[in-house]
Amino acid sequence: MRVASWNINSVRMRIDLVKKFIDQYNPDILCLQEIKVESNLFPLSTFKKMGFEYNEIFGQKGYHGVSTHSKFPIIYSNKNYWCNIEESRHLHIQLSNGIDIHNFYVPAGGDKPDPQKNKKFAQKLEFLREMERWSKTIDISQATILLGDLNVAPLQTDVWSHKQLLKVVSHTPIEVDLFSKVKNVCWVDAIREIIPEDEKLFSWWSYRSPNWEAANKGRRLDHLWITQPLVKSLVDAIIIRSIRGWERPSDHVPIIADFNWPRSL
Amino acid sequence: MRVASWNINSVRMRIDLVKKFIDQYNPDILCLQEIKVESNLFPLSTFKKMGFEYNEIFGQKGYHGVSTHSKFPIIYSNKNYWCNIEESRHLHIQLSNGIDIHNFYVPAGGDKPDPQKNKKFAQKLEFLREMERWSKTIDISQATILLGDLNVAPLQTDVWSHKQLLKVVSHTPIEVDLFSKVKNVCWVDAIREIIPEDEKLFSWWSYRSPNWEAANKGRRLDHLWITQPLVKSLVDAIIIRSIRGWERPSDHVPIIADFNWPRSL
DNA sequence: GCGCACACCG
DNA sequence: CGGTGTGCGC
Repeated sequence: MRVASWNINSVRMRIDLVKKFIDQYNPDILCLQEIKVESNLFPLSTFKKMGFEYNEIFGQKGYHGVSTHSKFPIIYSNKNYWCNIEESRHLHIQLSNGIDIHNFYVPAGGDKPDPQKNKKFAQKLEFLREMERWSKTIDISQATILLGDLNVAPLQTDVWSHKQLLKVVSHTPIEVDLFSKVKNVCWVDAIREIIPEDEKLFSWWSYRSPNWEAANKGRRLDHLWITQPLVKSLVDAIIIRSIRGWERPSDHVPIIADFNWPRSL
Repeated sequence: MRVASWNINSVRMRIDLVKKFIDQYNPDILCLQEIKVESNLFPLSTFKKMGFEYNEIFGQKGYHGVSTHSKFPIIYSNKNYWCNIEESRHLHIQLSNGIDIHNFYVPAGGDKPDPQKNKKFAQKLEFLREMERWSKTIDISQATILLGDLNVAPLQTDVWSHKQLLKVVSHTPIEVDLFSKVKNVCWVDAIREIIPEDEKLFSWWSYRSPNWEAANKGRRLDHLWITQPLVKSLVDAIIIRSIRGWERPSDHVPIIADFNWPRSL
């Protein structure tokens, strides 16, 4: 079973890139973030034509929005608001093969890493605290995936320069600390299970950096976490860097994990 | 000598269509209207690469704007404001072969054809009155071309339905009357010299009409007028209707006139 | 830099 | 419908 996550930065602008990605990488489950569209304007037919019979859309006008597309039956889904803010950032689905998938788009947090002066940063910290409390309710004997654009690059090797990003939102100690607390509740970082922690690894390169490839000032903001029951099934994990070089790309690239998991239980 | 006029509706959005047009129709002089760009952001290099060594840009931020591009030397140019309004609507150039070319973008005139209630319509009428007075200053022994988007369809055969457009701005009697007064000062309608007046002829089809080709609810808003010394040199005149069917087209198509005129005098 | 929103124009 | 501008978010 191949699971992919991609912050697509407008699913309508990039529907052809989505098609190309599906053609080339053939995921069974595709989770998108920042679809930037209302649910009823989502280009659903494209996904149906590409073999995704089961689709859950948690859209929103203009901003945020997440969607999960599956070739396997989805037997349950749930859309949640976080921090009492009506933004579409979390979509939970359960597959008929017994796996739960939580698709997240964590708030970016604005520019200044100061929760007093910057309300967006305060919201991000509160979101992470809520994720920690929520993780404690997760059944650790259940096969569960938490994935998406979590907007935090936790390791020194998850950013192009640890030193230069210590005061930059996404890599500040307070965020990284809260992020670790969430993860340590019950999650295993599937990407870093496969790719050693000492290897530089990014999933996002700013649009504002013109020479993204040569400069390589990236960050690993996209993650795929799993509970213990899935760890022994994890076969591979990759980040498709080359997609950042496609025509009119998203600033994020897809991340993929492969599992050896029975189709039905 | 081939002279073309085209309301391009943003020269930046449609620079590839401009290239394609030049490749296929090879004008010596190309006059554009509604370039919708400041002079210093105009994509000049494209024109230089395509063989237009002489270029005059009368740009404006966001709206209006006209430009004239020539393979023959431009020995004089002048940018004029009309009705004391600072909008870029008239660019005069003189070629080394002795021909004057006045590139015009006449105000569209808004929705309601009522100069009391609609200031834009009042401006359009005043613009036409000013054009009449100005035409009287034209030396009728001089080879001069007046062309552009004049935003009036004068003849019954210049609109898809004379009756249904009598109260629609561009074909109201008051506009048509003022328009005729301008023309009758000294101008000959080169297009109608070649294409009989009883033949329906359009240069514009609204974006709002989805089936533009089948419905064919067009209007002839673009014109090319000449003074007497050029009439005997006029060889041909065409309106390139097919260009309305190109990818992401302008709502106007180019008009072209061919002259048998010596390159230098 | 590059999406979105909205308002204005034709 | 499809350009422009502006402001906003990431």
